[in-house]
Amino acid sequence: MARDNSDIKPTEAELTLLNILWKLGPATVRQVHETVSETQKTGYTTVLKILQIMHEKALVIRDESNRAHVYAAANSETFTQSSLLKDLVSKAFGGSTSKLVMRALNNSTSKEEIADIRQLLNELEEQDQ
Amino acid sequence: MARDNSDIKPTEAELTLLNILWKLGPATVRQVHETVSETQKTGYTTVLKILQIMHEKALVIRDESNRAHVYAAANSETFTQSSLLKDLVSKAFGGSTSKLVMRALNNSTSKEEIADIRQLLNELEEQDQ
DNA sequence: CACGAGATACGATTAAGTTCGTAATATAAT
DNA sequence: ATTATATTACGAACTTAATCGTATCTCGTG
Repeated sequence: MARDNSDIKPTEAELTLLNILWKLGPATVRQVHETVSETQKTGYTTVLKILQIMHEKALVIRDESNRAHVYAAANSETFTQSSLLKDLVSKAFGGSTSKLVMRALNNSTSKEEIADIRQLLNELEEQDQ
Repeated sequence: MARDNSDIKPTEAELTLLNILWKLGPATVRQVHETVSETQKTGYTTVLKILQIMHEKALVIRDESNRAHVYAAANSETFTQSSLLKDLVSKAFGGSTSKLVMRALNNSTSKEEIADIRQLLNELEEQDQ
């Protein structure tokens, strides 16, 4: 079962950097390292190495036209979130998205969030028809 | 930041065995191996070893009173699902459960599932008051 | 043109996860 | 009791992930 470029699951460290790239947009290693350093202490070359590996895996794209390469996430945040959810649904919820949703709702949700979700349900049901 | 017995995240192979234990209830290595073999080919001692490691991590409990030890999941399926969801929410959804829920709903949900979820929302809102 | 700052590339190390072969042990059968 | 069988225990091999030190390269500035 070969995996195309889209279904590679980022590791934990990779996901950390992806979150930064989604926030910053295309960025140099230095920028990413500065941002990651706000919350954890990680060496510059560690960030560089992980970005290089992510490039090999096609998790990021890289603009090499300048001396300081510019990295950007290859897939959107939305797409990656969906991939991670599909993975979790299949591995821990027997393939049932609604089971996952219900478990998540039971965990913690404020009134406002419930309202937002109900709104989304309405929209989904309309589209469905 | 020490981690008590409850916040250990099972690995992929461990989660596979946990799913089996939740389905079977307390079971011997042989039983677990037979079940896992229905869908993948894995050596008996591999299953044994993973269960032993899970025992060290307190992911399973073990009854050694008989020669063939009997293993059982240490935490309920529900509890583990919640843990995994919290982990994903914090790592890929900026801590927002409702964002995760909405992303999941956009992925795939049938009419019946939408109805079930709406029902749950009603119950949650009532409890809240 | 030489030098130094800042960048990438490379390789080593450590830890965790996965797999399985072999040894040791305990139980059941002859 | 001896043998066969089923089980656990142990440890080696291989892989992936994460981290970082050092080497190398590039380019602007004196």
